[in-house]
Amino acid sequence: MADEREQLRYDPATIEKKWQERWAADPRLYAAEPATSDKPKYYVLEMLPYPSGQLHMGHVRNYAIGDALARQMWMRGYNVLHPMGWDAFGLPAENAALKNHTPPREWTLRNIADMKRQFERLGMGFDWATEVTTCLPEYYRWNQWFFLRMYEKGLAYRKKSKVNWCPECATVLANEQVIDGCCWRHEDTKVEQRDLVQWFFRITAYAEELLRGLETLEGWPEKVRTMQRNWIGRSEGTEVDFFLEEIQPGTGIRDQETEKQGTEKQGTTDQGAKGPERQRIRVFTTRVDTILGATSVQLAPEHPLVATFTAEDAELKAKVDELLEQQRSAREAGDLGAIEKHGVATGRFGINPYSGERVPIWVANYILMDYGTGAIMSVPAHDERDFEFATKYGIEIRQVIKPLTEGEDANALPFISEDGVLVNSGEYDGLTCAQAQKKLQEVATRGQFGEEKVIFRLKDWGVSRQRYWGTPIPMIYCERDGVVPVPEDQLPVLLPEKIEITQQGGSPLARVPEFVNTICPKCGGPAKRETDTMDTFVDSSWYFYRYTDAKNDKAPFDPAIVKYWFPIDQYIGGVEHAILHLIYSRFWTKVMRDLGLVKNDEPVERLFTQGMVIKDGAKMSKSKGNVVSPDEMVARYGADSARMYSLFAAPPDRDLDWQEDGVAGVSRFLARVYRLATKYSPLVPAGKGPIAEVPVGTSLKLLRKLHQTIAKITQDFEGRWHFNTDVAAIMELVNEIQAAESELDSGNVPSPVISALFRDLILLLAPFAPFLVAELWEQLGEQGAILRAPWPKSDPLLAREDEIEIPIQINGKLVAVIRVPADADAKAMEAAALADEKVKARIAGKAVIKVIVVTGRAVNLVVK
RNA sequence: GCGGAAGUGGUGAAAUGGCAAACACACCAGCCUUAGGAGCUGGCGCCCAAAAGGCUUGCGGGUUCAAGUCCCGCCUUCCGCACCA
Repeated sequence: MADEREQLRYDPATIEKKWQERWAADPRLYAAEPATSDKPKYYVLEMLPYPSGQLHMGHVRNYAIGDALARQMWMRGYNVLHPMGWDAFGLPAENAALKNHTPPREWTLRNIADMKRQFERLGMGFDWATEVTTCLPEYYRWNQWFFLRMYEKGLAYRKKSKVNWCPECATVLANEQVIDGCCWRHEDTKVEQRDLVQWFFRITAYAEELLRGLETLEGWPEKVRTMQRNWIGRSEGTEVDFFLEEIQPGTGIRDQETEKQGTEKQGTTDQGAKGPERQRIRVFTTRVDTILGATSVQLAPEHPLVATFTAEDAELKAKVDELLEQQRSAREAGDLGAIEKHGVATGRFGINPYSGERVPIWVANYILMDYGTGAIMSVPAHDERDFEFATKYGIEIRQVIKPLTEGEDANALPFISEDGVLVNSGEYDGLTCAQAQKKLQEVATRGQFGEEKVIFRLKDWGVSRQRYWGTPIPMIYCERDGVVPVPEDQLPVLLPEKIEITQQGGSPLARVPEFVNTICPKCGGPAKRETDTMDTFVDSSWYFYRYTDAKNDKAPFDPAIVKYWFPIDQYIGGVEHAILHLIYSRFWTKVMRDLGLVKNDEPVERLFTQGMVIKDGAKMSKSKGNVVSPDEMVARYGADSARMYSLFAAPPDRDLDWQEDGVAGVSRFLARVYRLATKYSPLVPAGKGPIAEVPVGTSLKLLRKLHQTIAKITQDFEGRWHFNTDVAAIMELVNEIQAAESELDSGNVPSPVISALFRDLILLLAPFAPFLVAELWEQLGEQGAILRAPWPKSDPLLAREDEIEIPIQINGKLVAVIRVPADADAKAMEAAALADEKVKARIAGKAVIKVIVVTGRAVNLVVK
């Protein structure tokens, strides 16, 4: 007995080492077939990792999910593309260089080698032949190529703009990299604003399409679609010009004419046509219907008009500067929303184009220059913010909307934001808000003082980074010819390798004369290269296309191959990429489509966002000190146990609470599988083939459970993906087999049944525990890879129960459970229910008013 | 404030509107032993000494023969967005 135990002892270290070596020697094992294959294709992709040095548990979970899916699809006969690569440019490599004087390239490539070994140790089924490493010229040259294409199309352009500057990184951050006013990498470092000339991608040109496209992405989580919708931030409204009341130069005296004109024109519709020479203040509003209630105009401190007001008014300038400073510090603190409203009256007036009414012009610290027009009309009666401001500064509050709901005294309310009918609005009185909006827009358009307008919160994508470790932007600046793109045949613009990384500001490439100094491709004269590099989100915006044709040195990829594989059938990754990476990727796909490179409008058919890995109530992180190392788990319990636990502990879309005892439990389970399968595997080959006799007794019981399990798991893979319950179902099956062990030993169960049981059990486990199943599959005498074996089919006749348990309720309360034949009809079920002793006792002397029978489900007696 | 998700035993969790707590972990009792991070048997939501019985899915209503599940209102937690005009 002891010897037997020892012999059947599960030793993952030995098994996993053996198979890891074999798999490494077989590069075709996980390779996709060419695009000419006649199998149905399946492209399953997990987000590529940044090569930080070590995989963490979040990676293990992410890739365990994807690998399970890939393996199951292989077994179902699909041509599966399951690639992996490295998001290898980025700041940590430079930080590491600073810290220990390792060149970024060396540091990065070493990390990649380490992490690749970890992947292999975990048994991940990636096709390494298509590996993509974004920091290599073979890849980033195509970033440059795309940049040039986008430049030609006007989609890449240069502009001076305020940028988020992280003093710690000494670089510009994208808006998305600013979290609560701080750098995304340095949570305690406040981001500053600086002016720099930057390269931008015109993602706003696709804003409308990116938004509309979300409607088609039914395979994406609603949460992600909502986040993108909010990010794009489409807002329908009206732009309207208030005319600037002119003053006599130098006198400060108002232009009486303007005022008079305006007053006279009240209620007419053509006053805007009068003077295109008149200065205007354009405001954006979603509530043009309230414009007759506008009692001031509010400008952002940075509004260009403000500078003209302050030019001759030092006192005003000082006040505006103060407002600007308040806004800046609030922005830097990340709590713009909490800023205390301050403002200053400019002493100037605007003219309402509809009424000719004079309204004062203010500058306010809560008005943002980078949204809308940087100017608003203020309607205190119908907007909370305007109400607050007007109350504070004693500006008139004039109600122009009468709410539809009666009863409430409108005058008692601070402000009314609800829908209603216009009042105090001259000829527009009586119109509903919607009617008024339409009408007022028409009037503005006709009068050329405004128009219907859709604006977006989405900004163009600033891609310049003053960093070394990124793709050089392929542009040249010539004193004579200006901005000149690097000719395509001179690509790639290589990133120089000999460079010292320092923490000094600006772009490190600017300190490499051999790089900077070049000749102008147009005139041949001396010129300088762009020294900024590209945002690393550029790299990850199209890498998944490169996988399909990773070795192509003539083009980023062959469109014909991409056409076969795209869109990606299933993309899996963390929800933290819901906006940045996933919106840029969608943008890039649309650009490539318009360049004629791809046919698909969207890159990803189905998206799955897995939950975080939590320990002791917090996300695993170094700062929290609750990190569990995959290497350690693998060393202790084996890769199969670590992987399977990460699937078993929670459904994949939820956060997972890491408990090491749970890993040990899964390991014990696998040990039982190993023991049972090893013990009975000698019986399996002999029993291969159809089951001749009709199974009865224990055989039937086990086969029934087996086929129910096959059905459950097969169905679950179709989209529900509750792998935790799939693993639980396999555990139940194994529990039943184990409970029948003495019967198996006694020879009462025919060998074809034993054979079917163990073959299918191993096949069912194949997506979850690749090492163990490889070993057991071999033990069964099988030669080929288990991935090439077909996924088991559930036989409905075998899965079917012939007797089922039916709960009997009286007035909705459970009183008994009876057994009836599975095919019992309503009549039979009712009769059986009424025949039950407990039921009889309960209904004795009472009237059964109604009997509800749900065939195969339940019986409920309504009794009085 | 707006939007999204969630709330079930000591813990992770399960449950096409039809027996709440499957499967595990932890714990308790026992067995075995070459004493192990091993294996086996049993117990394990709450109330009641036990049985019988009753109660139980954040709170309050509702729909239904029947609600963890659907609807309405509220509370709490997490995530995203936020004076966005």
